Amino acid sequence: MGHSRPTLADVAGAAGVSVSTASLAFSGAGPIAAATRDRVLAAAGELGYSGPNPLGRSLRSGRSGIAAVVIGDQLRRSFRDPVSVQVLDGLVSTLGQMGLGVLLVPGMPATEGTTGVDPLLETAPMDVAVLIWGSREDDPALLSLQRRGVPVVIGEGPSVEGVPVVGIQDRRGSEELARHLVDLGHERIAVVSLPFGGPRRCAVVSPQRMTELRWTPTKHRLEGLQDAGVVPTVVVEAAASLVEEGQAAGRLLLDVEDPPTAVVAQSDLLAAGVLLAARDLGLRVPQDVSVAGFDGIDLPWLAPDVLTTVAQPLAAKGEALGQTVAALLAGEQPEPALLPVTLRTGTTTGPPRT
Amino acid sequence: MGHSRPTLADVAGAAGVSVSTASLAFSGAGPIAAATRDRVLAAAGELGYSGPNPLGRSLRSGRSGIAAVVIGDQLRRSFRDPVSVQVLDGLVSTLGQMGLGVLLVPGMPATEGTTGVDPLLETAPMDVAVLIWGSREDDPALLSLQRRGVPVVIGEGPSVEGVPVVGIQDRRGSEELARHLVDLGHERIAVVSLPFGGPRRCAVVSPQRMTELRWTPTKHRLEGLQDAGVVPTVVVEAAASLVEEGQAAGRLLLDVEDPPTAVVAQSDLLAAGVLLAARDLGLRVPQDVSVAGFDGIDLPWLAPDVLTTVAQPLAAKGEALGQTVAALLAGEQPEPALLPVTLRTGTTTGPPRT
DNA sequence: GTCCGGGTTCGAATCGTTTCGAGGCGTCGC
DNA sequence: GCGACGCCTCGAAACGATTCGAACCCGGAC
Repeated sequence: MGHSRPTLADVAGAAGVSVSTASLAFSGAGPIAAATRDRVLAAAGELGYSGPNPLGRSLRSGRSGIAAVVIGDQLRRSFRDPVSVQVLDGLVSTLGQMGLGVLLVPGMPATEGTTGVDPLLETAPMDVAVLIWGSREDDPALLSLQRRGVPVVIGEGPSVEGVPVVGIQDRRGSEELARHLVDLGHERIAVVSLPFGGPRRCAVVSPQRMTELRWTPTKHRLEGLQDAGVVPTVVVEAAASLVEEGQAAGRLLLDVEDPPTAVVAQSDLLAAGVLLAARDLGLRVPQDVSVAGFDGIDLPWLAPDVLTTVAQPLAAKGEALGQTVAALLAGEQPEPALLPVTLRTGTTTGPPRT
Repeated sequence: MGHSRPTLADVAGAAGVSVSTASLAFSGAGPIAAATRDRVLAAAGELGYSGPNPLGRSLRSGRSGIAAVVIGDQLRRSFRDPVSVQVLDGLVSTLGQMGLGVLLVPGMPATEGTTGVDPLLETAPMDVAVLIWGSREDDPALLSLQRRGVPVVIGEGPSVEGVPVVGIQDRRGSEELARHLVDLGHERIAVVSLPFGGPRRCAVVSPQRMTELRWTPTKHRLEGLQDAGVVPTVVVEAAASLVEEGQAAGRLLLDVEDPPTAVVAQSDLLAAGVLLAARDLGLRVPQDVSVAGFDGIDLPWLAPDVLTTVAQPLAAKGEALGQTVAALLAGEQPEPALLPVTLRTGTTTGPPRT
């Protein structure tokens, strides 16, 4: 008894047809008599043949049916953030409908201290790659992919020559939010920002550090404030978009002599942390301090408070990324997409105490 | 000018060696003079050749370097649960170190109403598959994979002939927790359970429904209570392991004439929801009602409360799954693993009101 | 001088499928 | 009755790499 799994040739032999005909029976690409197809399929069933081997098919067609999704520096961190997760969800569904599988690839090598990129990025089969969240111009992952000739789509990154980008109106949303606060009468507004890129830390941003800002969403959201004429009294950089980080940053900002009357956090998770910090310090929201976020995710445990935030269409972003991937694979040169955001005022912002 | 990317043959030609020698230069499998290797590598650099095409390599070696991870019915739901995420994180790192990439595959077809499994499961290249969370005996995904001859590892599932399982001591942990409550003096204990399998709903479990329990973790955690001699006054089945669900279930349980003195939730997220429900109803925890969870995840926003829970080693579970995958690929027949859990008493359980 | 052997390199076969052009057979039209 | 046209089927050539055994070259030993 032969042991390796049956191949198309075995099936063809059993059905008494040629290999090419058997192939046709499975792929359906080409004319084939119904009787013949049935015979082949029957033979396949008998032999326990479960469809063409994807490896052989890939080699021949040059396509693997795999889209790599490059996630930030740590899976753990990316996935604790509902924002990434919802985008990924939209992306997986959209690509799934196109028959593309999603391969998770860490953006950095698993072993600490190594320089370069994760070996998977260099060796895994992929038809296209998506840098889902916050690439930079000199991203080693991006360079590696370009060297391999893999088409790339960037989510929320800088525009790079020839690489389509899908983003949201970070800047305009941030501006609207700032206007909302200004209209309420706030003058002393502090910011808890997303990471700047480079080494992660939770600390007040110095002018020196401000020049090292490399991460696009962070940058755009800060610029939006400027557009509304707001100059933050302080900016605290969070090490990651997590509740704990927001809480630490909130303490830094609020546990001082003359605290700001409003805190703008660059993500809802950070804002939630700021709310907790305010609660710990005995500050009422929004009477003593207003707090606003960004993203528009569900935070059921915040009730009865409702966070004022800028909602972005997360699932739609995943879909847009998927569409861009499709266009790229079809050989088109997709336009950059910029998805709309909406200001959603809740109960956590109000006029400052006079 | 030829446009398609250079192949190993091109590189070999440019370096003046045979294809087989060039292959050696890259794979390092076999003796090769340092000078020759350098010459090949130099030629490769000049031609912009970025390493052997994974498709060709896969076909020849019969291995794709891909492990499929089959996630529950919806990505969104799986990933909103920190439990899945942390396990996945451990799994991705462990597999990454072995050079295996993780392909995300939905457990059910993307398009509603279709029967069967996601086409990716049948056509994507994979050396092994991991059913990460809660498969059942008659899981169509499992059957499909077995038909393809793909080795499978199950996380938290039923034991199936010839399929290695990695689980935790659900039953013993649950029993310990129950004893803790009994020792405190509780007699009226209610349960908020994980889904039973089949149609999802948030409702009180009838005796009829109890016979339809298909999902292993749910089952084991209920059995653990029995082991401690606890017969729940009511069991409410949640539609998913989410805070909202726990909150709804909590209302169902606590907003009644004669509420239980303790609520055991089968996950921390559910327990958090129960806490919120208790708060909404003006019940003090643990004075009026004790609440316990399962999993041991971080819930920073619960502070100053600390949830009493059964902690399971989530990252270790991911690693154990990875090790099992490795063993399977090495041709071994891995033993089922059962990871230890620890009762962690917090501030949310105490003696019942007398 | 011949033989032997260690260290490299080469040729050819192979992995399983798709695709393309050629050919066979039956039928329809004139 | 003959030619042409369709519909199917087939054979052979890729796709890009790995691998195995054979061939090779050179120095050292007898």
